[in-house]
Amino acid sequence: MKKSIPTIRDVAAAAGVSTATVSKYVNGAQRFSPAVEATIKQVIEQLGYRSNPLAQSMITGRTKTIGLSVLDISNPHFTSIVKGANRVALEHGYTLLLVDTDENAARERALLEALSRRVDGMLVFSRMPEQEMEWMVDMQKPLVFFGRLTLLQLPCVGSDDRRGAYMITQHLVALGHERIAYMGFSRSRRDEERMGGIRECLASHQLELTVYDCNAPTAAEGERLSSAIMLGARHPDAIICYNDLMALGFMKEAQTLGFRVPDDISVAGFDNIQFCRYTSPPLTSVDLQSERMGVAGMTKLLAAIDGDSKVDFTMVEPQLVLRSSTMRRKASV
Amino acid sequence: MKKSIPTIRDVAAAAGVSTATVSKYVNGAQRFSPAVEATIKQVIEQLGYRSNPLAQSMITGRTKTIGLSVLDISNPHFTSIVKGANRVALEHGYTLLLVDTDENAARERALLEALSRRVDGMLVFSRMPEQEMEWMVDMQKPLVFFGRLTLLQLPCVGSDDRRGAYMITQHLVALGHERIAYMGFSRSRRDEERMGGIRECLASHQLELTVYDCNAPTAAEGERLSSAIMLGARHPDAIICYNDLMALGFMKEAQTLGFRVPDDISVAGFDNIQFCRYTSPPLTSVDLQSERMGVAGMTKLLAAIDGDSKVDFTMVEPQLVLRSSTMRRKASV
DNA sequence: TTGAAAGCGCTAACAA
DNA sequence: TTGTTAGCGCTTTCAA
Repeated sequence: MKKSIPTIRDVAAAAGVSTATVSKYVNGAQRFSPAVEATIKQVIEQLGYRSNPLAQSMITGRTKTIGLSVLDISNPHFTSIVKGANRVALEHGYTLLLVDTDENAARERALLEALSRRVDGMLVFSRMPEQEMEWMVDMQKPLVFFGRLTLLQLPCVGSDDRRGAYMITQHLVALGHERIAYMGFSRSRRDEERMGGIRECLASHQLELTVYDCNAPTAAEGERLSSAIMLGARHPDAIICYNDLMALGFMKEAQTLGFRVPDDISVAGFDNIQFCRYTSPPLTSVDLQSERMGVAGMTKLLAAIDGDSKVDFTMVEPQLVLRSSTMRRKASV
Repeated sequence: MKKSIPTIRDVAAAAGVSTATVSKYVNGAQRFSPAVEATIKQVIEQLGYRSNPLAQSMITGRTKTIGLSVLDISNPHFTSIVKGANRVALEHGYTLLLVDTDENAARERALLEALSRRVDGMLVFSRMPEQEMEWMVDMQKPLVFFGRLTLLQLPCVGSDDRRGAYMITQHLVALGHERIAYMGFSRSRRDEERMGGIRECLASHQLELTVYDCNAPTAAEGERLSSAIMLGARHPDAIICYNDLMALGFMKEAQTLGFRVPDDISVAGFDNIQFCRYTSPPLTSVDLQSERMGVAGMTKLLAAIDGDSKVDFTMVEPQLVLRSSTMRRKASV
């Protein structure tokens, strides 16, 4: 026989007080006479009473839940963000409602709009063009966006992708590379910034950039493009990939094709996922501080929920992590 | 000026019908005269009305949310499970409430008990000893446990770890290995099964097993133990690690120490995370079908929520994935 | 086919 | 210090 879950009324009745008293006691909103507190405490324990968070939420309008929407949880970059965000949330008594949009733009809006009614605020990643995102502002919920927005009035958290890209490019140029390629992912809004940073740096050195484009930011795509890039007339002597996953795939396939990394080609990625350390050679990467971004995003969101909302951009500085997938070129010819 | 969110009453008033009518219409619970349906539809659109899921949940007792508790979301094994579970959930209109217990047993119970009130069912991983888990049965919520339980009456989903372990061991023995080591993680309940499978196989070949134990199932731990294992008097000629992360760490450090994999030592792990493919050499692994486990778990849970609960164990068959981190030994002296 | 009314479990004025 | 009361937004009998 399933014993039904005790309500606040059961407690009030058993303790001989009103539900209001129990409510205030449970929420620590007020002190009562020792006698009353003692009996309530005892009855609660005996009945195993726990307040119903749904009923609570309906009245207070607070759910103690944060919606977090990512593009693909199996990408370690997002995983780290979730990790960071989750830690902060937990510390403040919040739980994450996770949405993995799976790079599926069609469902995104419906998913997020539904989500918005069940949470106190949301953290979102999206590949939607900014013009199509106005509804995000209209949802009457605090929202922090990961990335950089120009049109929309939304608080954002992001990394300085352009700067990171400039840094890695500068590094490659300094090492003596002259034929640099970029394996991008043009569907991402960050792709532009990264490519911009690379271009800017190369321009200042009078160098050209060859660009390839992926259909998805995955290792499989990196592998797929590898042969086309390496088996052309004159392959690049360095390649920067949109992310580490792509770099991993590219590097593996290039090696399979018989090229040596970094001797034949230097390879670098973005994100500095933990697996960069475990390839041979280990992968040079621009650390975008994923976990820190998650922390920053959640911190900002919680602040907004508590009332001090700033519609600004929080920048997390990238850091270049050099490993042996990039190396100095001999002076050519 | 923030326009306040329209309620069912606003719709009813504007459409000149009762709230009951609107409710039934919205939920498709009943048909009404075309005239009424048309006006309601129009008013809803005009007001932008969406029903409040919290209020709805409070009455119906259904939240359309599933709680999923994992030990560490940054472990790709769990990520894959989340991925699989999420896909099924989404298809059925459910969203995931994620809890990352972060290998932190202390908070676990409180976290899960709180969670249980906000969801329709839960999927849980835990390292708790089974005797301390009775409260899970008492939470009046459908729950599916990942792993194999012997005492508790709880539906479970898991892989045949013992069998997987036997398979990889058999493979290593067939390749001619004689000094096999196991880098385990004794705090996991699956460790025992894996070690059991290894032992069983080795025993049938009159071979011994050397066991090392990690403090955490991470790459860092694999790295840490590597030197102690490899720099002893006579290092093993093959090592099976509790999971791929540990194997990755072990392999990298062993290589740093100057050992060749697989020439000096064969290495294998469990989980077959995607990164097994991108190391050098690629890592042999027992594929525990993480994503499929997530799918199976969620499917089972949804069935339980819909009433047909079976307290049984759903087994997902493991599959050995051979890569070049394991290789044949020359006939030894 | 439609509506009135009684809650779901809880909180928050306001009274006492 | 404690209780009364009126809802939150919705669903669900039951009656019309």
